[in-house]
Amino acid sequence: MGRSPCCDKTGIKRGPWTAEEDMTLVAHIEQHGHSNWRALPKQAGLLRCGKSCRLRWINYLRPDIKRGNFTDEEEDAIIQLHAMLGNRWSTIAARLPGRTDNEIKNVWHTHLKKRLDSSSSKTSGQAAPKRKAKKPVAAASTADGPVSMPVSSPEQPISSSATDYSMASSLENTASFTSEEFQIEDSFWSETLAMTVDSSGSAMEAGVTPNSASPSSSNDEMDFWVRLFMQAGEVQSLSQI
DNA sequence: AAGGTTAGCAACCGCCTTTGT
DNA sequence: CACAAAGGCGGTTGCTAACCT
Repeated sequence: MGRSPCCDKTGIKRGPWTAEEDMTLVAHIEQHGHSNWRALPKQAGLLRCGKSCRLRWINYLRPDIKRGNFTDEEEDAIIQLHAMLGNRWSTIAARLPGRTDNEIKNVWHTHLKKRLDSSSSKTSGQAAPKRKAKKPVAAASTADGPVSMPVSSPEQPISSSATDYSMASSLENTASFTSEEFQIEDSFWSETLAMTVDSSGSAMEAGVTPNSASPSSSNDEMDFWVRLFMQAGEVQSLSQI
């Protein structure tokens, strides 16, 4: 079938987002939602492609994004989920609340892959990171100069005035997203990890189902396969990585 | 101190899937 | 049922900052 280009690229701005663009996008979505990404930039007065707006929102501006370094638990979860699911980043992301597929993908390619490589080739020590700390999360630095974001940062969780979301009071311990109708307790990680070695699937039955975290129906299917793998005992061997 | 190299991450691209007509 | 539009996903790229020599 014919495929129209994602958008007309003439007059479309590309590259890093400015703070003004971010604020415009956030304000528009807070007011009108994002029922139609392609129409959104025009409605909001943004010179951006609808896809770009969506990506920016999903990966950066969404109020329930958890930013900052990944914890060991999160990294372990990614490794195990990747062993089960492969490069299905969105599915993996659905099991890591507050993390985006893009972020997980980046972490995988920059940290975890190396970590696995080094641990498989040689178990001595870890892949020494060349950098000491992640650079502060700032939005793009553009011709407009570095911008300070009205959005999340590890030190300053989002307290956006988004009407549909309520951020967790503490990102370290608990994340609760009322609009998403789920809560993540401290036990999430232990359950997530235990899930991979416990074929009973009790974690899911306990209400920590990813389905409640994501409306995506594809998770149903994925859960099926995860369970199937677990029951087949494949996970046990994979988890020994 | 300067230049080169590497790592990290945001953003883009193109394809596939889903939904609407 | 066929087609088109829109959404979503994974791979890749390009820029920036940190590190090394």
